[in-house]
Amino acid sequence: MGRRKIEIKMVKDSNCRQVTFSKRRTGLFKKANELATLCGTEVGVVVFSPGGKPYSFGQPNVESIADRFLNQDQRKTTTTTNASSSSKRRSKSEAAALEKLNQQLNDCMNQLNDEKLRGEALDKGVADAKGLFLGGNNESKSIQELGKTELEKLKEALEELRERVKERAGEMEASSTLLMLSNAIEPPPKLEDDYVKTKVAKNV
Amino acid sequence: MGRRKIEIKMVKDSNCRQVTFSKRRTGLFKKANELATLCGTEVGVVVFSPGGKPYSFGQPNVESIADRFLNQDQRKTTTTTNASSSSKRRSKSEAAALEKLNQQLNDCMNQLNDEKLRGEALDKGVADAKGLFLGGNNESKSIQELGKTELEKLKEALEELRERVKERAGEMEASSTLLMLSNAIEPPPKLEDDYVKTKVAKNV
DNA sequence: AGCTATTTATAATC
DNA sequence: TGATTATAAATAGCT
Repeated sequence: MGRRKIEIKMVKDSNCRQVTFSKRRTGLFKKANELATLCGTEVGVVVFSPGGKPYSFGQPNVESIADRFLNQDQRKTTTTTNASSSSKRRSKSEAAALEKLNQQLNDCMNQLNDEKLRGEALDKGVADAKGLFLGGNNESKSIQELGKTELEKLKEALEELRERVKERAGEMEASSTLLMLSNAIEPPPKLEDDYVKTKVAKNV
Repeated sequence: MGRRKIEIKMVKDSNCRQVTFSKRRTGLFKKANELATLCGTEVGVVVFSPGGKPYSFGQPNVESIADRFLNQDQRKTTTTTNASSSSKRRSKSEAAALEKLNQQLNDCMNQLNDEKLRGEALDKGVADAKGLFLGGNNESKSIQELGKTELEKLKEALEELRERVKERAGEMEASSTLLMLSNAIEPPPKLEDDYVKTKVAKNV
């Protein structure tokens, strides 16, 4: 998917290799995220860079997926105790929060992306408008003398901007709700301590 | 990448979901394989189908990658039992991921909020502009005959819009990066050193 | 880090 | 299911 077709062989130049790694790691994680989101499934990815640095993606998180995968056969034999079930419950709620936040962030990103695209589409119209007004500032053209095309462009740009402002209001409403939700479920690091304390207190 | 653009949202129809899962799982594994081959790195992927069936890809194999990843920060700390350290790691990682996601969502929300405020400030100027151009469409006023104030307002509005478009481009860049980071649930930089040390020590 | 010319993945369709 | 194809998305080579 580039300027040229490449063979799937080890890239020789280590510099290019690093660049390829970065680009493709990003792409791989994006694909993983899309799969998890589209199908509502758990997905985990771990890659080590050419330099040996670990990168991971996980829905809901890599560790739980690795555990689930590695411990599949052991599930039935678990003689695990209360502590386990407690931490498991907590894990579940955290996972749910993570998933929700992830979805919210996705939504937010999509909104921003839409804004960007519309903004870019507007850019030309705005530039034209500016030229019309400011450039023609000291000339004697009447509005009727301006090209129809120019006027149409400007009209569209302005209509679009108005719609955009209107839409943004609606979007913000939804987003605010999302923000409240996220704040409500926000788990301060404190929780970790509390959890540990409880665990100790119960001597589990 | 299909006949139509789709939203990255859970596919409702379970039949379609299964189809999408199969296709995209294939694609994901192919990408993972290409990354591993092109860069000569270790890559592991685990996905659970909507039905809960596990699928995995691994170079050289999933288990070794999972172990390598899971054992990284375990080594430096203690020789504690598996269950305890495992669940503790998970909690920490999840808490960190939550915090990061929350921060990102906040940033995203703030961006949208800024957009909204600027958009509203612009609204009057735009409305004026619209009136100027479209309302005066079939009259014979020249630009020179328009009030200076009106022109100034319009100029400001347009300048502001342009800036806004420019800024949005920058903001989106940052946001995209943040999103990818959240997806990656970035491993702590610390790990790099520890990993290297361990590698050297063990002569692996 | 951006930018496109291309290649590749895939959504809809059959 | 599996194959086809029109499109959307990823990315290789450059700057």
